[in-house]
Amino acid sequence: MIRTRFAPSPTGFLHVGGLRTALYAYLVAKQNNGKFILRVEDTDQKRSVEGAIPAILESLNWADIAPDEGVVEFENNDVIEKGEYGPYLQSKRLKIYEQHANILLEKGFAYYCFCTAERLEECRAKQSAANRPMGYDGHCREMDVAEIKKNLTAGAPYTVRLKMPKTGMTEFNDLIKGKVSFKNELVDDQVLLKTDGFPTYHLAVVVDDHLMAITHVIRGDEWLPSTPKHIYLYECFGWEKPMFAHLPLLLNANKSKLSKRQGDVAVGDYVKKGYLPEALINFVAFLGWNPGDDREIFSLAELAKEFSLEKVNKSGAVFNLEKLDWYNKYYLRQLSNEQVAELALPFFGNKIKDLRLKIEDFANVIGLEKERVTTLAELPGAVNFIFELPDYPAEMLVFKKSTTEEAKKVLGELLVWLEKIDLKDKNDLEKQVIQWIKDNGYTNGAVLWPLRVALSGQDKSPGPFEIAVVLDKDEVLRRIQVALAKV
RNA sequence: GGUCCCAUCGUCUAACGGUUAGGACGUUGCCCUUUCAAGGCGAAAAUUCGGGUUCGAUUCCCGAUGGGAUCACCA
Repeated sequence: MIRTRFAPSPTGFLHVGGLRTALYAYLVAKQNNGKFILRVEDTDQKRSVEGAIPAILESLNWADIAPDEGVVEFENNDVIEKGEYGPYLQSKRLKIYEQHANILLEKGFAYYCFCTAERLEECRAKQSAANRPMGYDGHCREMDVAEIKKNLTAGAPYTVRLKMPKTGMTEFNDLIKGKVSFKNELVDDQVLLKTDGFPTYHLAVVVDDHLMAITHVIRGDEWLPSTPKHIYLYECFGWEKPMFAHLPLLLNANKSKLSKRQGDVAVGDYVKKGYLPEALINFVAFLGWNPGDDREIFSLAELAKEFSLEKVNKSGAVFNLEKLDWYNKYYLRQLSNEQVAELALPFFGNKIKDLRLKIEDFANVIGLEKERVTTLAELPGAVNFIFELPDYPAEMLVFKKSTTEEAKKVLGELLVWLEKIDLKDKNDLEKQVIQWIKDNGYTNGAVLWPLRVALSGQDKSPGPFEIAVVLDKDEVLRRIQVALAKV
């Protein structure tokens, strides 16, 4: 059974890069009928941020890639865990890490290190100044048993370090990068257990991924250089290794690692801006992956069917908002007026309630602009002319090369005529207007320009029939009168 | 600086030795059209550079260059 996990540290909101990592892990699990697990890596108390766990969960839920197992919900200020392999919060697993560190110590794969932070600092400074490779100098690596005992009984603070072999190579086959190899002697003796008894990432991931029966470790590229440490750890414990897949990074326009400084990076930012989950997911999935043909539109289910890690690109991808906009417009157009209205409601604040507008009527209003905007957040502004006619200049009523006289004439005729007919059905109205144009000796629809502006007060807007049908008949006539007075 | 990874239009990418180097976003021209949007049809736009290997390299090898990641008792 395939088991994948997403393992964020609760240091803030879910990053779009994290969303993609989570998505890929989710897809790999789903397409094999496996499980997608959420584990929280909160082993650094200093960096933990309150509210981060619910925020991450909320983003995952919004994107419809909620975990099957692990930390699945957050209620009453506490996490709700689900699954056989818990706890899924690393801060609740301290004992487990300590036991495993001890195993390593006993077997001689790790050692106590009593070096102070200051000594390490100095050491690094010297290496840096001498332009030498940085890393632990092995000061405590071969300390004799008596001295270790002495330090321990004296209560000296210590860390536990991995005793990396000084010879050989560590090779592994990354599902995305292919064969990768490192010289062991260049791999640092990583701290596994900190002085406060908490594990570092390196010990915790390996122990947890094994104990939680994770089959595919899917994570960001930034972990590639520390993977040999993890591989070695698996070997020390005599455990079967999972498959590794290191995803290329998401980049800023200038190709640097995607950062907050250069735009929005939190999933929540895109929710607030009115992007649809289908759009963000589709977009982010295609940053580094494609089905191998020309198709661009993929639902979550379709992605789950066709996605494969082997086809993920090796190089980073620029997070290009224009393409996201295109996806969002596309998905917006696919939804019904009612669906968009429902999604757009929060962006209107109390306005719709205050106006006592019925939801069907609101949906009709939304229908006017849903295919013209790129995000939900633009809807209130786009649709505002329905609720209040903007103050527009009289010249706007005059179409291109025609004259004010002509505009006045058409509006006058239209006013008289519209009073007599029913303005309920758009298609019916359109038919009648076309007939009216012919009957009155006009040659084309351009004569309707003044009408459209009279109703919308805008240079660019939906067509006059669409607007007329949404507005009350009285309001239609009133707006024409206002325009007539202006011109 | 050490180590590792990467390199096709501006951007996301396809082409697993032989293609007029394909698609999408964006840009742009035209059509449709009452404006806008959508849609339709076009255009401009790329193999980082050198060496090999081969009858033939975007593709395989080497080197250079460039970019990125990482070198914490952070993840």
